[in-house]
Amino acid sequence: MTGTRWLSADEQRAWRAYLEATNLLFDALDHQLNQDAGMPHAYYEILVRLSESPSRAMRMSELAEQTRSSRSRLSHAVARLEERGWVERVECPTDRRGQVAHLTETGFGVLEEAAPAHVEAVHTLVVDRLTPEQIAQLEVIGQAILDGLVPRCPTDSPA
Amino acid sequence: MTGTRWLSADEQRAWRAYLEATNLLFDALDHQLNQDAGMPHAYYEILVRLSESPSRAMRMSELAEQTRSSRSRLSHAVARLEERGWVERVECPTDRRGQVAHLTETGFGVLEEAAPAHVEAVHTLVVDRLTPEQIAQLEVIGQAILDGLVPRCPTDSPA
DNA sequence: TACATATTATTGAACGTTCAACTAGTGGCC
DNA sequence: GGCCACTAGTTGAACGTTCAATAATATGTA
Repeated sequence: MTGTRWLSADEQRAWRAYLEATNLLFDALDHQLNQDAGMPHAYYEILVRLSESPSRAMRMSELAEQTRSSRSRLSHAVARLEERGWVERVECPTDRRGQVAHLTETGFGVLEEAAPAHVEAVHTLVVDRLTPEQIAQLEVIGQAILDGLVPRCPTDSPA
Repeated sequence: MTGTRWLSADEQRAWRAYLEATNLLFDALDHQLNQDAGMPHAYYEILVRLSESPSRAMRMSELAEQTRSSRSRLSHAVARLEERGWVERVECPTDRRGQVAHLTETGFGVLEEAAPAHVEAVHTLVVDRLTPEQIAQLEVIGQAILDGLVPRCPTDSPA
């Protein structure tokens, strides 16, 4: 089995730069959110998705898909968010197996308070450091990688 | 302070594509490594760094820096790796506070077995999906973000 | 109807990371 | 020497995620 396709020098440099930068960046953002809002980034994303729904509510399965997280993870996360009073779970009227996660007024307030500092962090750590061309490139690259990972959803809301 | 700098539509699309793609990608790579080699990506990186050192050994602090991980995290990780017999810790001869992590023969063998599948995954999920230009762009972008995160002066803490 | 199968969501244990102490050794300084 | 600040590394508790197992309901099919 001599057929391993190793990375070229260029590829390895790029891969490591991407890996390192992203690890540090995500750590920094997680840290910022934890300090300023007392929640990890994954929880922030849950609140964001809920807030963007017209009813500020969503089926657990739908929410799991949108946040690209496993059902188990979402269950645990929503349980924590419910303890804090930021989210409520109610039974789904059309499917008795289902649950609907609903962003509370408190939860919405927390998100409104957390958002500015977080967006500012994304700005200074990412947007401000790249040219508009590089930002466009990042989107294309991200989409290309995404296409290799997500088995082609027909109506994927771009958000 | 009234003026939150929100993201433009372009910026938001790019940021979300990058975020989603990276989250899914890292999950996929972690999963692959766990399945095939029984270790998370962070442990793989520790083994890689050690293997690249001429003596296959490194001071804990140096290893923490290279893997961009906290000392605590590295301590825990190396403790687990030691339990498996992949790494050994020996006292540092020049500094009695210090410890030197040393990759064992077993650990090197595990890495040699794990590497091909992992590199292949990086290839199919990233390299194969991007043009050479995009790979070059990714390196430049990664470096730009990295430069904003890695403090150049030791006494530099950008809250 | 009855049955098998698929889907929805949760649970608890195991694992890795974070955070805040903490121990122990180093180095500078008077 | 004695003191003080700094550095190296570890520890345990708390937290979030993963994994496998589970209960409850829905759906398709004979």
